[in-house]
Parts: sequence; structure tokens; C-alpha cells
Amino acid sequence: MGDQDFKNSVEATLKVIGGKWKPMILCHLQEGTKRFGELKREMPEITEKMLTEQLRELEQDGIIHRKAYIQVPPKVEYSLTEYGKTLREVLDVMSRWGSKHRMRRTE
Amino acid sequence: MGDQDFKNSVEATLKVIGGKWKPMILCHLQEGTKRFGELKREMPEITEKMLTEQLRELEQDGIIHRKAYIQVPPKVEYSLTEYGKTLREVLDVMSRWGSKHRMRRTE
DNA sequence: CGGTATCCGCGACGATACTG
DNA sequence: CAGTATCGTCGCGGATACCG
Repeated sequence: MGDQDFKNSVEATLKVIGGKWKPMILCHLQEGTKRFGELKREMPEITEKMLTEQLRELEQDGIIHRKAYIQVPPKVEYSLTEYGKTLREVLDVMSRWGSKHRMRRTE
Repeated sequence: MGDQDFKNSVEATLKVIGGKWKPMILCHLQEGTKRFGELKREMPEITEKMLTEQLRELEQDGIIHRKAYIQVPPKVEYSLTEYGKTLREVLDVMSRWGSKHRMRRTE
């Protein structure tokens, strides 16, 4: 693989998980299916607008699945797709490196 | 490790390599030591300002080493630190996932 | 050669109000 | 409950000029 491909592929990954809130969202969805309000409650700092936007982008990238129940009151569930679950390895490696890095910076 | 730590660690990694030009810079430095002008030539799209800024940040994070030769004309060499080389695993995993992701999107 | 300094546009992100 | 719509802010990154 050429340097260009290597770099472009890294950037493609960053586009998918690089959003400000996406790692956090993906982390919460590792635990399983969650409703919109559940995610909102677990991430009080995020606005509804940003949560919606980031969820939509993750959905478009095939990472998460959105299941809307047509009922009143509305109910929407978000979960990782099988494809989205393949991101776990990436997140794990990043988490491990980041954890060492943080330790290093505070030594 | 708690969810908070996991998420914070991923974000710590993103802070280090998430900059717009950093994956590209790190990719070029995998090949070995490079001079400022060399990097500039290999990345014609980046401005000198951004190249300088991103190199400084990578240096502050301990990822790269900056060696300035006190002479006229100036000569500055950048290289990965031993610590910076540990990022390779992270970049590799991201590259592999991103490459599959790009294929998937164009199927 | 390898940078700074300065100015500025634009898009990401936020706050708030409203709705099916 | 799960969103839109609208408006406002902020800082990243680009353009250009200058410097040791």
C-alpha cells in the first residue's frame, strides 16, 4: 500500500470517529441498544442538536442502526451495526495508547 | 477501566493525531528524518504556518524530535522519537479499518 | 532556509425556542 | 420523547507579508 493510501485511510477513519462527540457516543453504545433520551441523560454536556447530528452521521457511515417505533410518545433506539462493532478494535488500540500517553504526561 | 477512562483515553489519542495534517506528517516521518523544506515539498497543500504549528504540537506531545543546526542557512531536522514510534500500531490499525471502510463505501 | 506576524473567512459547535 | 429551526459565537485554518 502506498503512502497516499495509508494516509487517506487513516483520514477516512478519523472522519468516522473523529467528531467531538463520536468516541463518547460509540463508547456508550458498546454497552448495547440505547434510546435517544438515555444517551442524552448519560451525556448531559451534549446538546440535542449535536447528539442528533452525530448520530445521523454515524448512521450514514453504517456504524449504528436507528430503529424508530411509530407510536406516541415516540421511541427511537440506537445500536451498533455488525460493521460498527468492527470499530471496537480501533477504539481499543486508541484507548490503550491514549491511556499510556496520559500517564506519561502526568509523571 | 471505566467508561470515562476509556473515552478520555480515546480522546487523548485523537488530540495527538487528530489534527488535520498530523496523520500525513507522521506518515512521512515513518520513512525517517526529514528537513522542514523536505516535508514542505512533499506536502505542497499545507501552508508553512500550519506545518510549523502541527510540528510544534507533535514535539510538545513528545511524538517527534526537533534538531536545529545553528548555522547559515538554517537547517532543522524532524524525526520520530522512540515514543512517537509506538504510535505506529495505532496508525496501522486505523489505516486498515479506514481502507476497508473506503472500499465498503464505493461498492 | 525556516520560520513569525497579522488579518480574516468559514464551518463547527452552542443556546434557545418551538413541534409532531 | 425525540427531535427541528434559527441565530449567534468561536477558533481552526488559510493568505499574505515580513524576518534572522
